[in-house]
Amino acid sequence: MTTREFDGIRLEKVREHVWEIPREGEMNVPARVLASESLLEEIGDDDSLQQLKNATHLPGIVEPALCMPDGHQGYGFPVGGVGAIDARTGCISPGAVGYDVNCGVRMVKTNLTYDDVRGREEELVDALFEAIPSGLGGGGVIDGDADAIEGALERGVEWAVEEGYGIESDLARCEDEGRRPDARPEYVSQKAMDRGRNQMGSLGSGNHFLEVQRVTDVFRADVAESYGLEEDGIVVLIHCGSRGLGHQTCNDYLRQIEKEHGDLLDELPDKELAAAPAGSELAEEYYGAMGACINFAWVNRQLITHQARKTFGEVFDADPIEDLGMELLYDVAHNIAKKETHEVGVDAEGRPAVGDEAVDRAERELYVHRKGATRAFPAGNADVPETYRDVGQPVIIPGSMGAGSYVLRGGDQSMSVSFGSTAHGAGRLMSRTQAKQEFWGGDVQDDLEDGQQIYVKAQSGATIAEEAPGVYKDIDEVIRVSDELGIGDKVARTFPVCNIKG
DNA sequence: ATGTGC
Repeated sequence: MTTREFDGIRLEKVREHVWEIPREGEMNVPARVLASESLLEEIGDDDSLQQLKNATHLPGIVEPALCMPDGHQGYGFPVGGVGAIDARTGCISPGAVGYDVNCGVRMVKTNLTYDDVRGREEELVDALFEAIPSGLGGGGVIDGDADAIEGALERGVEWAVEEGYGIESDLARCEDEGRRPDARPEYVSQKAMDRGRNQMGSLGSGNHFLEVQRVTDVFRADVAESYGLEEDGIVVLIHCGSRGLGHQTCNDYLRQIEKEHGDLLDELPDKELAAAPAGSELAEEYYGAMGACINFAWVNRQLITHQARKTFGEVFDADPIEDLGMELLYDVAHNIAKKETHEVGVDAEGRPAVGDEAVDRAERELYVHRKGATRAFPAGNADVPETYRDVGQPVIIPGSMGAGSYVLRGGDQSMSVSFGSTAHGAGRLMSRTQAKQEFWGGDVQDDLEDGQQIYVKAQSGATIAEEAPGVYKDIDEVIRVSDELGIGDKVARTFPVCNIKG
């Protein structure tokens, strides 16, 4: 048997790209890392494996706890982690969702080709930078008065479209139609809402960006056709989340859960995994508040889409929908927990069980925590919008600003391998602090422009350094693993034209 | 990720 060991954590190779940390001691379930040998080396280089192992201690977790090929360490639980936990007897953990609730990405199509934008990159990047607030501070596209916040938290994209910030077809082209039905805005604190007030329609900082891209490769022509993607076509990628509102909500509930559920916390190996037992008041409140933050993030991306459409309309002197065909391909969430029904192993009493203890399989409602992981439902799944149901859910994977991105479709194996999930990006190789020591923003910007004709405009040079292409893993390798495992199949690859960020 | 720490 092939094995690898990192800091005393031993992994057994189950099959190609599947590595298991066997169950031992207090682990409730085994854990699995989905990675090639080279990606596993990178994952083993930080605390991700320890964090993944810690997550197996969460009560009610269903086997296996998972780390996607782009995984790296995060707060308590790896970014790139998937934890499916019984929603009746288990728990919900804000650290396994992440601070940036519904950080996510959407792709907007156009009928422009690379030739149409070539030579006009700087004009376009300047206009987008002008129209779309970015960085810390800087305000939003609209004033988030009480009605706007309430509408966004309660009804998500539905509210935004009703207010004129989108078109009817945008709704069906978002995960969950852009609205969590179980959102409970009343559980979002006033402080969180105050922070979101001037952030409605803003990119934020860090790895968040808007990028104009061109399609360079098509791998599955039939699926690409269903998605409306063609080689040389121009698309717009928007990557951002719920800003201070989601951050504050995560913090609010972490503190309350630590205080209220200290008994559960004492059983866990890391305080950062603090979890509320299923059925407790805090579990219900956090779940409802998180759903409202998910809606807020969708509205955020919708408002940015609105500004991008307007800007393209002005720059190309045309109607963004009628003439430029700026329809949404899809919008996916990266940091969420949702109640989903999956088939799991159960014991004689019908409780989720591990390995040989499972005598049968049955459907159970689970809190599926995806933190830095993307839902990737396959063809035929009822939750895939009708337009895409025959081919599978579009999965959009943003890469670094020097390497391009991918469009995948949910693969046939995703439900049996990864609770219907795949990777979410290239995955960091080093901390932001280390990145700033290794790179200088201005140099990175010059190299991208001179070497690859990629035009980057940012509020801060430090952000460019933190997000330098060299800070990320090899996205082609991440996607190869996803494709070969059959959890997310390659459909098309894109390459940056211009990029705005915080 | 983040009014860049609790």
